Amino acid sequence: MSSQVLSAQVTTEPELGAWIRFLRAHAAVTRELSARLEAQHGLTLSDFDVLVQLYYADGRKLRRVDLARTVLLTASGITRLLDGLERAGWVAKARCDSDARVTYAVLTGAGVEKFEAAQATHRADVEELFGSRFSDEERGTLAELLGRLPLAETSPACTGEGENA
Amino acid sequence: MSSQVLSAQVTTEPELGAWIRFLRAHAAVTRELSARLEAQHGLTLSDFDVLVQLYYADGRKLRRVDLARTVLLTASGITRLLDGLERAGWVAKARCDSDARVTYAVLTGAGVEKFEAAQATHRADVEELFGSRFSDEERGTLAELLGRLPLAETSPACTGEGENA
DNA sequence: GGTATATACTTGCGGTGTCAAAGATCTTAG
DNA sequence: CTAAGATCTTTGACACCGCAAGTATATACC
Repeated sequence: MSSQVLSAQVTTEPELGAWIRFLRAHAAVTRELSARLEAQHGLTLSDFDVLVQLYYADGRKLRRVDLARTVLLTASGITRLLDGLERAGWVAKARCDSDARVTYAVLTGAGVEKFEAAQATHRADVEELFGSRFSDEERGTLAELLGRLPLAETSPACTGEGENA
Repeated sequence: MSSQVLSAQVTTEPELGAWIRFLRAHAAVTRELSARLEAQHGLTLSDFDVLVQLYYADGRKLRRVDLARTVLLTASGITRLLDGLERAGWVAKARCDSDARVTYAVLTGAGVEKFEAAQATHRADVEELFGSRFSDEERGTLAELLGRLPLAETSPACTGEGENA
């Protein structure tokens, strides 16, 4: 192959350097990663993200609002995403006795299997395209630095606890 | 345990920690940033990205393929994006004498003005939401670490020179 | 020249995600 | 109780972008 590519031309601007790299890195890595996830398991990155959250959630269910907030999608985004997972039979709806407005998203048995099947290869892919580029220490640094970025401004209301029935 | 907001619940998994943070940070920052860019200048992040590249390019023009590679969009993505910029009068097409297949994207006078107008506020926004979170040194570290990620696998072909009229 | 292959660009189609608006339910104040 | 407002969810309209396929041009080899 030829030496360097034009793609390396991130040097347009000094101040935005890190930001541009951030954008490009995200575009490149997620493109490849989601292509693999789609090909191997028929899942979107967001789909997977939602499955992870549900899998590790208490009772394997979560309110849709909370899901939206942690995965950083809008409410309508979550509705449509879950639509797909529900059609596939991996997630089901559950009503909440104490509050008729809320609907839970519950991981079904099939959903658990699906996640466990997808998990391994996806984890390996992330490791290959992302993690393996860094030492453990660097990984920590990266996580710490990225963790400083604002996650969401939306009024937290900071409740945190929604008790179920 | 409710103290922290749910949004902070990135701790689902140890190994994917950095990756998840990366995803979330990107989603949150770009969402806010593109909202502002849209509100203030009617531009997309990708639009702006393209304008930057053209602005600093030699002769303020670039082949569409090259543009696609540096901005990390597919060929069709670039076509549609430039469609918009052309309709707005900020970018124009230019033919290439030496190769009839290629079309250049050229920044027009209006495009230059548009970019210079947008640049200031956008740069400030990036600084506020991204840059200001880090010291100069950290910014460098971040840029270096992110720079290790694969940008694109697509065959380079590495031509680089297309002469104009 | 003629044919095959690679490259540049466009177009149709579909998926994903946002915003704005609407519907349903809960909460609070008078 | 009732009205006002907040919260949870869904739906419609729309933007963005990738993939696959198609067209046009260029290059290489016979």
